[in-house]
Amino acid sequence: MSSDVENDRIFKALAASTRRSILDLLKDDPQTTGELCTRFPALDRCTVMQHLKVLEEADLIIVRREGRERWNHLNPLPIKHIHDRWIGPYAAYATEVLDRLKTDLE
Amino acid sequence: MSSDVENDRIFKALAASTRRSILDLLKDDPQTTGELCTRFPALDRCTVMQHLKVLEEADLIIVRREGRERWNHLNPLPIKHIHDRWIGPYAAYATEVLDRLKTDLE
DNA sequence: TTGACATGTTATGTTTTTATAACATAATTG
DNA sequence: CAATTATGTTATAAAAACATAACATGTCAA
Repeated sequence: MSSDVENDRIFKALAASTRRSILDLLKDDPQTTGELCTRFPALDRCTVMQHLKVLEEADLIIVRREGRERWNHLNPLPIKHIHDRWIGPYAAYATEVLDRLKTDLE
Repeated sequence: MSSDVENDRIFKALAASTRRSILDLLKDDPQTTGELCTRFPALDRCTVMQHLKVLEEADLIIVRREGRERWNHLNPLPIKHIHDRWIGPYAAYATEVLDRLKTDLE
């Protein structure tokens, strides 16, 4: 499925909260690099771009260039594979039930 | 569901390949700390224990003490929540189909 | 074609993480 | 109870990641 090196890139990419926020912003709609930068006023533009590069190298975002713009899309597949690695087809149902039970109790 | 701080602990915990391997070993059966140490002959015992501490603080493993032994169990819930964060109920099906398609093509 | 806009590259200081060593406690077993 | 086994704590050097600055390229529109 994914090599160890690829996997390492994915998890290291997810380890920074800024990068997770970027993925949140991309969850529903793709965004240009510039748009994303305005969403993080506290961060330097270069910092956001460095994060985007890490996400792209991890294949967590897919990039399309259009003229001078760059559109960033979320790629959900690596995230699904995280789930599948530790929660097999059988455990998936049990985990789902456990989750609901726990949420209902809270 | 999970606070930002908790989330950060979870993703940082998953960022190290040794810790992911530990979770792999715990996927099917719980193991004592000592057993886990023998599975990583290249690593110092202290290193493995430090990793276990990080995993426990992230709630990715649940610990039960029995006498002088310590049994480490995998907790799948935080991993399920990673999936749910970026792959909503609707996208889940589409992602599943996309994954099968891609796997079949390879 | 020139100025403005959107994006990209390289280098660097600061902070975290990783791996280890040295030391310490606590529960079994002979 | 003494030796052994299993686990836990604190401190530290080396490696990696995060944020930034300075510099550079490519595209569009007047």
